[in-house]
Amino acid sequence: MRLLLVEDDAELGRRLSERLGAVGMAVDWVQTAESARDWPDLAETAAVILDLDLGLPDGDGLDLLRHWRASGEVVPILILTARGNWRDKVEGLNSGADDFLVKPVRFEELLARLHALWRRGRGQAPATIAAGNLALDPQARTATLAGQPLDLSRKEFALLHLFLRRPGHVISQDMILEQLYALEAERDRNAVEAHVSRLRRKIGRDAIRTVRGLGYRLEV
Amino acid sequence: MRLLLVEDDAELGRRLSERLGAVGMAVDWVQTAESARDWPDLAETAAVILDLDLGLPDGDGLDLLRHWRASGEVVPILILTARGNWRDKVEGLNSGADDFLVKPVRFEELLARLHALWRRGRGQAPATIAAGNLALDPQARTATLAGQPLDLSRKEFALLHLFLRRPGHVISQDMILEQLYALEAERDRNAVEAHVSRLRRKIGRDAIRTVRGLGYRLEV
DNA sequence: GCGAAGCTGACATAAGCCTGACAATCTGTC
DNA sequence: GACAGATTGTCAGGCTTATGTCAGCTTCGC
Repeated sequence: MRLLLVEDDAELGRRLSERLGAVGMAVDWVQTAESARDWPDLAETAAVILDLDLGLPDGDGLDLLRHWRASGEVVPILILTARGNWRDKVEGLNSGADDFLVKPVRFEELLARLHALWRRGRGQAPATIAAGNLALDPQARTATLAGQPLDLSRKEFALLHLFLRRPGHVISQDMILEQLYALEAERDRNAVEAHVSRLRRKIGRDAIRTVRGLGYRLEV
Repeated sequence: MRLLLVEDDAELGRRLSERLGAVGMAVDWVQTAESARDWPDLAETAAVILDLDLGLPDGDGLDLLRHWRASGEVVPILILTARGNWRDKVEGLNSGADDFLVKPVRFEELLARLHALWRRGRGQAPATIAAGNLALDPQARTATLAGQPLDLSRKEFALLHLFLRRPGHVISQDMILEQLYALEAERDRNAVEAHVSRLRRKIGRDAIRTVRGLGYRLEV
């Protein structure tokens, strides 16, 4: 279970990473909204812990949250707020947060909530997501086609992961760009086409259906 | 949005049902664990609000929660606990609750959390519009005829969407032009006729009835 | 049976997409 | 740190598809 922790408070950040690490979680810890916004591996992140009380010049936690949701990011997000700051909580939940916790954080509760989020994301199911004859395990970073292991590059894996989270749904090229590249310099849409092409070569030409002018869809 | 409220406290139950009802939700309120356990319409319930402090002879809230989850019930469940009863929260989340709220309940927060739960749940149960043997899911951008997936171009999809929003109503050519072309330069009405023709080929000639001089109507 | 309205097959065209090839970049290994 | 191999971005040319237009036909109401 890989987490992104967005926490500006050095003391709290260190303590949380340590304890989460101790129970076997992989924690990426960033201390600014900017580095969080540009975080490249959200597709491989099981959940985000986001401190709303970020006192930073480059945008606060709520902005970050809205940005992610606006760009179609579906990773579960748990927000932290100071006690009594209930307006922020409501605002946060309305902006797409999945859960919140009031500081001071009680570690057992944080753990329980993370597990709940994670189970929910997986639909109570085991750690793999599957559709049709495709299956993917984000934790193990493995994927199979009809039981046979697939050899996928990082981008291909991220792309397949993205598709598998919404099988049957149209995923736009812009969404793919956002997901694969965060906010890095602009990328050509042709790059997306190239990746789709390469992925198709591996999972079957017809597995990914083109929807002209809109994007792609994983056929189930 | 239809809710099941499991609350033994008459005062709190009444207040919550009233306020939830006032914002347009359909609330079913039960006061015992037994009637909740036997509740027949969970499949049509958008979320359950469950008071964990049920002081009843026939089982407490946690038992109920575990019972539902054990029997595969997936409805989102939000639990209520007394302040400071954090052991129950952890227990509840570990038993499959999706969220919790500490009493006293702040109504705006409850609303926000319900909406968050609902949005989340929608990811799995897509909102489709249907009429007759036609169905369409705007989110997934899919459409089916008698269960069979339809292969529609962008304009055809938009057209069918337009019809399905007002089945049985006459849609004028001007209305279609407006919808399909937004602010672009004006288009020939013949373009509309061509699109209708193409759509008819795919969903059946008789599905769309021509109303001379007025427009078209989707037959249901 | 006449005219207007609507239908539809055929076609042109352009937008959108695909993919092989290559260069740049990254990654891991010795 | 240098190298090999894998990965990824870019380009170009070719291919497919969507869609507007036209022309001739059908249908409808009177």
